[in-house]
Amino acid sequence: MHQCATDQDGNAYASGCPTRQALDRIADKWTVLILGLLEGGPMRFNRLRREIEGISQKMLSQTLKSLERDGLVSRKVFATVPVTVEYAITPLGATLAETLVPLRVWAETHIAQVLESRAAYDGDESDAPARLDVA
Amino acid sequence: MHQCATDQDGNAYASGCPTRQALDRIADKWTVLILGLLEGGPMRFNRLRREIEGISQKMLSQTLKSLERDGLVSRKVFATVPVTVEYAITPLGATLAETLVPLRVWAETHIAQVLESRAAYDGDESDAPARLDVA
DNA sequence: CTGACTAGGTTTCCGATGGTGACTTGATGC
DNA sequence: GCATCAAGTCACCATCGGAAACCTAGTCAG
Repeated sequence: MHQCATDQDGNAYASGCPTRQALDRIADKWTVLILGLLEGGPMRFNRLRREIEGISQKMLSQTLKSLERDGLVSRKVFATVPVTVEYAITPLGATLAETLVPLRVWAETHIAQVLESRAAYDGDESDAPARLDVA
Repeated sequence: MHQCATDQDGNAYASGCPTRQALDRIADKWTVLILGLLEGGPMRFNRLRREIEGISQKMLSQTLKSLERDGLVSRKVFATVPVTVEYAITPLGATLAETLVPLRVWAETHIAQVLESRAAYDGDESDAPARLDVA
């Protein structure tokens, strides 16, 4: 489906594959949300913290650090009275953020179906074994 | 940027927001890879295990179970000699898998830049403090 | 001078998550 | 009788993520 440069056996699902590395990079609870926010313009630490309900300081700081390391966001320190730090999305980060938009759209439009399916699955459990043999 | 039906304060980043739930659902190392494989047709347990280098039996079984629960993949048991189980993507799952394609494309085309940035960041550390004051 | 407050973190502790490898079940070939 | 295969489960351990306390530096109120 998608070839990897480092593929020896033609398998794009090799653990060392760059695609896998990139996927692992963004496959966490917070990266997508942070990039989504920064898409709308630069933001400061505590502002991000307030916007993203439920994130801990540790995870915000940690995630921002790794995003900076990977060149997806930039960090600017202003020597104001209490020091001010501003985070902004980089051009590279912006290209990623764009690809995540369909994902958010999908989430918005299909979550109902997922929740429905989940409820049905949990409700059945004993009386209607949906996962039955076929022969 | 994207409104939530359950939003009290207009903040799409509320922790109870359906978008957040959906995002959390797919934000793990394996979901995207499994859906990507099943997009190409149904597959059996051990086949998936072999294709996805590095996944443990436990995580494959666990992830498939939660994908089935959410109606994104279906599970069919054939009462063959050693019992055979086939997993296939559902129409709903297919709509999600489609939105993930740009993500894989991004990974393939931009991973080099990310790796480069990461190397630069790690290399500097002491002698070139890129994260400096501005005024 | 002391204490409090601010922004932006870091540290510590603890429970949840994920990986490893052994074990299971039921039929089949050697 | 013994090993094998498919599709898991289980027990054990290491790491991850969250909560809350602490830190630093500067400034202000009393």
